[in-house]
Amino acid sequence: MGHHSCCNQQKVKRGLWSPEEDEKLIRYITTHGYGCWSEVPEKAGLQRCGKSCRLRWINYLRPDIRRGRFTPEEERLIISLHSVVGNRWAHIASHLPGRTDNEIKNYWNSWIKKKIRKPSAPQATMSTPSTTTTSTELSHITYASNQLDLVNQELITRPPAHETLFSSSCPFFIFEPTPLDGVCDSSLNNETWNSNQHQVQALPPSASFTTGMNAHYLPPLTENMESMVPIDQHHHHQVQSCSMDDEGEISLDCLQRQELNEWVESQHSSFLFWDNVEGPFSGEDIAPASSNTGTTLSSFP
DNA sequence: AAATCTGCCAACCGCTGTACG
DNA sequence: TCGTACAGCGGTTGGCAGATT
Repeated sequence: MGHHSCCNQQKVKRGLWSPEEDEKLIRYITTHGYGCWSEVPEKAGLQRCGKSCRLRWINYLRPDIRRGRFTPEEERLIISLHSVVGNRWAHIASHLPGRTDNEIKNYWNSWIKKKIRKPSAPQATMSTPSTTTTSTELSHITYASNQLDLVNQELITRPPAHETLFSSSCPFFIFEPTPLDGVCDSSLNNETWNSNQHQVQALPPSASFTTGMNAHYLPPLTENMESMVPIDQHHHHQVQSCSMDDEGEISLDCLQRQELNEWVESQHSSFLFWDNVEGPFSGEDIAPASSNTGTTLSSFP
């Protein structure tokens, strides 16, 4: 068992927080702010360890906390992000304002348990992403989860561009520098987003090329890489419109984004868009489709 | 109505990374 | 360079409440 170093004080209370304790902590934090959590219990008059205070504040008491059931949009975002980053709850939570990693973790664990209980979910393998896989959410998630380890490994170890792709039932977007316009540093880690069933792969803002991007589109349920279709076959102007400056910022105007979204939507009844971005934007600004507000996805470390 | 089961979720535990002396 | 303190993170636990038997 063993106590955490911060909890060696005698008479440290554990377990559920009482309303009185909450009140003490809120009063202290709102008047003094939080600097050193280890000092908080004593100064706030609480028989708790600093760690417990911190957790209570972060997960429950802070004013911007959002409670209640997850919306379908939040749920979709969680599923999408989890299929890419796995159990990195804090990272997932950073894309859901007001939600905590703990809450998302709890939600996922109870949710996934429920889904796993469903019988006869086929276990798709990496090498043979079956086109006969059922269309249930579970099969999709199971498949995505199976992908995860390999995906994470590949993102770290393999060179960018086409080689990093994995077979997917999701459509892909890949942005890459054109050979003519710049040099792609093959040591770069590509970054992958999964937003509302779209896998989005983009070079990070630090990419060492100057101008010009090719956008490729990988349709869902691809059997192999050959099925990747350059997006310019459909929307030539979109390729022309993409550019990246010396700072690694990609330029793409709103009209073209809108057209691209419409095209994707027409193809797959779902869409991708870049939201809250005016003028130049970086890889950090690629956002999932979610209502009108748009949650900005930041890059993964 | 009582006992048991089940799921949820707040809180804890232990580990890692970082800052600092 | 090492040790310590601390924040942050993900895994796990335990208690509660509702559902089921």
